[in-house]
Amino acid sequence: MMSSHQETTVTAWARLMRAQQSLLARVEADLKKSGLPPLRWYDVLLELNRAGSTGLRQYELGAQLLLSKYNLSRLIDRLQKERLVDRQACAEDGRGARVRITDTGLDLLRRMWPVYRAAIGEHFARHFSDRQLEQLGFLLGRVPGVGA
Amino acid sequence: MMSSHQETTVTAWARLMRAQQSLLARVEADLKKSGLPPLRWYDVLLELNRAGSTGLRQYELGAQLLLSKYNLSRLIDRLQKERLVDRQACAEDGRGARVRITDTGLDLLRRMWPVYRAAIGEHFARHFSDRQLEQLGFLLGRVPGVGA
DNA sequence: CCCCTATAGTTGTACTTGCAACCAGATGCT
DNA sequence: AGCATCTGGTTGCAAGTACAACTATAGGGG
Repeated sequence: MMSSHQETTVTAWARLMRAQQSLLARVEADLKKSGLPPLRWYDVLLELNRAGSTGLRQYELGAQLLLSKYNLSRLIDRLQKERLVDRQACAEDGRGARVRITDTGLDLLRRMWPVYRAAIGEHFARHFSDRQLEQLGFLLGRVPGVGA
Repeated sequence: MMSSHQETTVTAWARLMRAQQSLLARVEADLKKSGLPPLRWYDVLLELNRAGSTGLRQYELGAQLLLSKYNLSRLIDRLQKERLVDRQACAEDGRGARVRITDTGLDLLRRMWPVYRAAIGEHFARHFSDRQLEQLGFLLGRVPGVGA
């Protein structure tokens, strides 16, 4: 049966929104069941870990994670309160802070990963072949700001 | 170059999360620029419109849109305050309400669609061929709770 | 050097979401 | 019928998010 371009578009769009929402909810639920903090925390810690000992400026983190600056400012506050990250004045720019992961943060990152990985496998990857996962990754990479 | 199953999985997962987040933000921004309410409102109105004159129970709406009941309860409150939907006591179940779209709601639905459609085209569909949109829709349909 | 504008980040406030406790009507068991 | 349990829906309160206004430093002319 033939589908119009419009129908094809709307189906793909609706499924993209729905799939993400559904998967995110399931994975978050698994993390919570294990007594772990939300995924956002993981994202931040992961980026900071990748950045190494020099850490990242908040605006870099915001660009990476698609978070607004006010949102991020308070998110970092929370992480800092838990001693998962630290902020230090930035030498080359007196306005900004440089955010780094702490040992406690690194530890949390490492404790979260197994649960996170298992949840991704269970709720997501399990339902696809390797070939399909590759296709999906390729296709989603075409969305502006996502690929590479 | 060879990629491990793990890498393939994580790439697809990360891109799915990122693509949805990015696209949703862009489309919401377009709606706001046109002085229109958030997408969630559209989703609710669309479902109610599909349901026709008998409307829907809140729990049906919640299942359809993956919204928790408390969340939905207050969302409907807001829509009702704007006279976009109405609630009426449910005959066959004294606990529940039946929610229906109003004429005002239908009007809003119709005013939102052109903007929404254009945003989907501009930010999403434009970057894919028809064949790719079909593939993407198919693949995302394999996620539990999404397909058909 | 001074002024203008732009950028990094924070904060007040309103709004939205999440959780847990709750109310009321339905269902089921004896 | 009588009681326990379940389900649909609401609500108080805590936590998170959005927007706008703000502070402070940076950078780019004149």
